[in-house]
Amino acid sequence: MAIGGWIAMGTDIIFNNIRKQRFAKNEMTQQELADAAGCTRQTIIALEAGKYSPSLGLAFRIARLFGKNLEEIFEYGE
Amino acid sequence: MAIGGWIAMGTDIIFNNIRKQRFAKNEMTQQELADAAGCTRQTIIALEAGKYSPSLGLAFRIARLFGKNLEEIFEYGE
DNA sequence: TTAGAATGTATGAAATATATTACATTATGA
DNA sequence: TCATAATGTAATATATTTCATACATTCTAA
Repeated sequence: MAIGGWIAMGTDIIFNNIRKQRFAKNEMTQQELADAAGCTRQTIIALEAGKYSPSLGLAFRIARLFGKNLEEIFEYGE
Repeated sequence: MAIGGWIAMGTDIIFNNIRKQRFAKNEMTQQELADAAGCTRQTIIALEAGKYSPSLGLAFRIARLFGKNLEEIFEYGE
């Protein structure tokens, strides 16, 4: 169940502000972000929509790309 | 390709010090850690052995359990 | 020294993440 | 307004993570 970036995966509740960062960062396009992160646009769409949470590797790549720590992009609830 | 906790997943290189933390933390057993983290002992074994890197949710649960930030347990190379 | 606990290894199934492709909708600039 | 870029949605295929189970090995306490 996903509501505005927050996503409940099993018992986990993980939030990401990828979309926000994407606009803060040069109004980067989904495709550009996907290319830079080494994944497809579909994956970015799914992550922004909170369809699922990324693998640890992809999470790190996205965070690094924005020049942030992983926990600045992905927040864990409880 | 995994060498002592370091694991190369595709282009990613991710290290974890789960085993070290497990001993620092009450000499916790693999089974106890698995129960506390909500996964199976097989998963803990695989993570300690560097067979693959965990999902973001499991990574957060393990880190929280040790009272650490995710990046204190999982390190991203490059 | 021996029983039980902790750990290691292996295999296959299930669940989840990601890729691929295609097409629909919305925004935007000329 | 119209062409194009950006975004959304959907379906299927592939890859990766996790579970489940079983059995082997090593360590440790009695």
